[in-house]
Amino acid sequence: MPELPEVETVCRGIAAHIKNSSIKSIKVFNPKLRIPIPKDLAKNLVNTKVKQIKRKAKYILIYLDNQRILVIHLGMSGRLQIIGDKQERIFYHQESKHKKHDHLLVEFSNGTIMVYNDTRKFGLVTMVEAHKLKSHKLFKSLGAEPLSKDFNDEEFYQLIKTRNKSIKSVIMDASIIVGVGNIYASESLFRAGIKPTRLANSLTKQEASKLQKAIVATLEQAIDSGGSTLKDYAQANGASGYFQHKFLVYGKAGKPCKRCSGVISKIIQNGRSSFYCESCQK
DNA sequence: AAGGTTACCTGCCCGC
DNA sequence: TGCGGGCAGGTAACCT
Repeated sequence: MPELPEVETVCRGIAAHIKNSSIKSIKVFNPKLRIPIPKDLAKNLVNTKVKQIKRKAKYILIYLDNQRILVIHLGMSGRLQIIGDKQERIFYHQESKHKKHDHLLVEFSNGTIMVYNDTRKFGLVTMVEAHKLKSHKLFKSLGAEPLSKDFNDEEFYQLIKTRNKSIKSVIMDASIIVGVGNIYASESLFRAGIKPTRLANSLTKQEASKLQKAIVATLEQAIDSGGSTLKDYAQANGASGYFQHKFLVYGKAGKPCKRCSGVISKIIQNGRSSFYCESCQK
């Protein structure tokens, strides 16, 4: 589910509740995620204090004061919910009352409860030593961060200009550029006026520049809207995002293009749906 | 090495 | 009403 804007929104949402608070207890109900939750997670993290929360690609990084990082990925259907309300907390202390697919519960010294729920189990919760983060298998081959200060059109052009595959699959490739998933790929390509089937190495420098700016603008606007809620995704406080109301092409097959009033097309690329306008995108 | 395909898992929606 | 197929915000193990 969650692409960069949704993960960023969740990070901001949990930070307000858990930053500078200590982990009081950790309960694992089902460790069987994409990477199994480590058995010694509680042993290593209970009584440590949350120093800061960062996003890296689509990963949530919770930095603790013992040089370890709690790493969370939401996969397609993961949710990280903050239970701040007193009544709800009491409810959540009863295991029989947990929701289906709640896999992990973290309780903090300030009373906050954080629950990880993931229907499809494509996500993960693990622990990494801070000094090993960059060399860790999950992080060592990640590409450019589109919202970093030094990411620009020239760098983007260099990254894509030799790739002999569709531009859509290139911008969704986390070893090239991180954070762009199936929704924001289609939305960014529409804004840039580039057809998703174009080979990346066929883009001119001008087209690459336009696409780079479209990606950044789309992601930033989605963050401003609290992300996109289709089905599973919710902010940490349980609220829906509302960027889905601003989609220009995603999920709009057969509907009129907002720019030219032509009909939005849907095709399958690399097993994923792509949405675009035949006449606006070249 | 780069690019394409398949699998992982659960739930929902659609057509027969 | 029931069942099978297809599809869903991601990633990575395979294959060529």
